[in-house]
Amino acid sequence: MLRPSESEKDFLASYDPRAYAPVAVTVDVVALTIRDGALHVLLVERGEHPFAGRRALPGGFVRDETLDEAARRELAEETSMGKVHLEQLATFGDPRRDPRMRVISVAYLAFAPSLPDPRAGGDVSEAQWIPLNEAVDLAFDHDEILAAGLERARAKLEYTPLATAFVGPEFTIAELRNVYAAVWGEQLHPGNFHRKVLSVPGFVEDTGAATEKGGERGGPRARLYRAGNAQLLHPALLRASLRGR
Amino acid sequence: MLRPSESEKDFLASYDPRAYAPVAVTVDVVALTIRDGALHVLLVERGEHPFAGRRALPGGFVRDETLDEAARRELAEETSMGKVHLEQLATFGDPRRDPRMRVISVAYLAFAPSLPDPRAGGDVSEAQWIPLNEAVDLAFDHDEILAAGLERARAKLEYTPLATAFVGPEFTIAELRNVYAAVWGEQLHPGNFHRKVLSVPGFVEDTGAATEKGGERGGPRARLYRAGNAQLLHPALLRASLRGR
DNA sequence: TTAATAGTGTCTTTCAGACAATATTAT
DNA sequence: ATAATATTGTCTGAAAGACACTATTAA
Repeated sequence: MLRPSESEKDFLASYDPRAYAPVAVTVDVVALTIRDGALHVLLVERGEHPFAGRRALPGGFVRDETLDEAARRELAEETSMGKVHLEQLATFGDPRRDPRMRVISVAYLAFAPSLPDPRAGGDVSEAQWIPLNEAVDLAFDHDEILAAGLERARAKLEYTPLATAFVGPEFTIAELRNVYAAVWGEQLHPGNFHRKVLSVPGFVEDTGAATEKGGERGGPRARLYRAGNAQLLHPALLRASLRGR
Repeated sequence: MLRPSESEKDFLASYDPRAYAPVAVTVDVVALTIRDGALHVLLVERGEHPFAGRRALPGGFVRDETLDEAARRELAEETSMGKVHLEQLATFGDPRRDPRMRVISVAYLAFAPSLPDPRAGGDVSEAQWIPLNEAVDLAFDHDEILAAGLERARAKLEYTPLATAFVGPEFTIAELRNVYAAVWGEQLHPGNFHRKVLSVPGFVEDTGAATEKGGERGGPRARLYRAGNAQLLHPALLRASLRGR
């Protein structure tokens, strides 16, 4: 916009980054999925100092790219997930969160339908889906980042159609209910949930089709739905556990 | 945790930050208040390149401090606000958002009660409270950051007691209603709003006192309340403008 | 006196949740 | 047949919003 001037040159010189304490910026991804009815998070095992041998969230340094692109790239490097919902979570920048140097980490949250293991082989350095109750004592401040991601996921299920990101393109109401049950850690009333989901405009669309077979232990075949076009759920689905304050 | 070893030394050397393209990290603060019934944002006028003469959000480089501390320091440098609600908003890191170099900006959101101008004098380089409709064409990507802050503020009024951060320690229900009206840009029904606020547990506490005088154009003296201890409002106050999708 | 505002009462509609009933399918 | 599940129906209580009413105060 402005032509370079003498004062501008001086000014740019004063912004020599070497004059500042060096800072690095990373992205770390909290990738969640549901396997066997339980919430899992994608973790890698660190082979390097610091925290060698400890599990950590997948992540890495930001290159010449946007932050969103960096998060998507890091996720793609660890596992091949198809269509993934990805959103920025929060940024963690305590001066001592990384013992090597000042590292600012921009955390992302990702949701994906259940998929086979990233690598069926036993290479321990690859990323793995870990059940939530085993995802403790992570490297750096990743316990805190994971907790923030979980809280965000739980809250967003209430007022957005995010649950549809955990299931395939076509799904039954029961599958959707199991997403809520797994993420919230509560049982939901099947009848009321069913009616509620269908009553929220734009949450799901009827495909007209139904499952080929009934449930494993009996029951009729269920209708199949696809995600609707709503961005917000009105009225929202509220957690029973929060109703009483 | 781990003792330095030969391999660790090698490893640390490989993390020499000079091996990476230099990155700077800043905080920018979207500070909101309500003056004369209208929402205002704190802006500074840039005296330096780039965007010299354009208005911008107050902010600056992160020093040896946490991100929260950096945001609070930048805010204190521009204006003396008493107790301020401050929360992280989002991080903006497009590679070309600053023409000088790669700058990652961690944006914060601040809410404060109405206060006199930061500097009554006419020093144009000081920060000023600007009405929202005049806060356009800001430097860098600050239009986008401001928009994100507004959307966050509007959403959080619904399900948190954030509105109490815009008023003094003691306030009337009408003052609280004016906060909602200013931030949401809609009129609220006085009677229903009154009953609703008092019915949400922990939103406000009765002080037992009342205003000294009635309103400017008449009316009884109003009871005074203080903020309650609720962190979340249940049930929430929902925007009428969103009810119909 | 008149107008404006604080605070309360009432009614209707919507919605969440408890519970029940029916239909369909695996075993 | 029996059990499990999908889907729908019904009822109750909570809550939102429209509207009206009373009391209090400034001008």
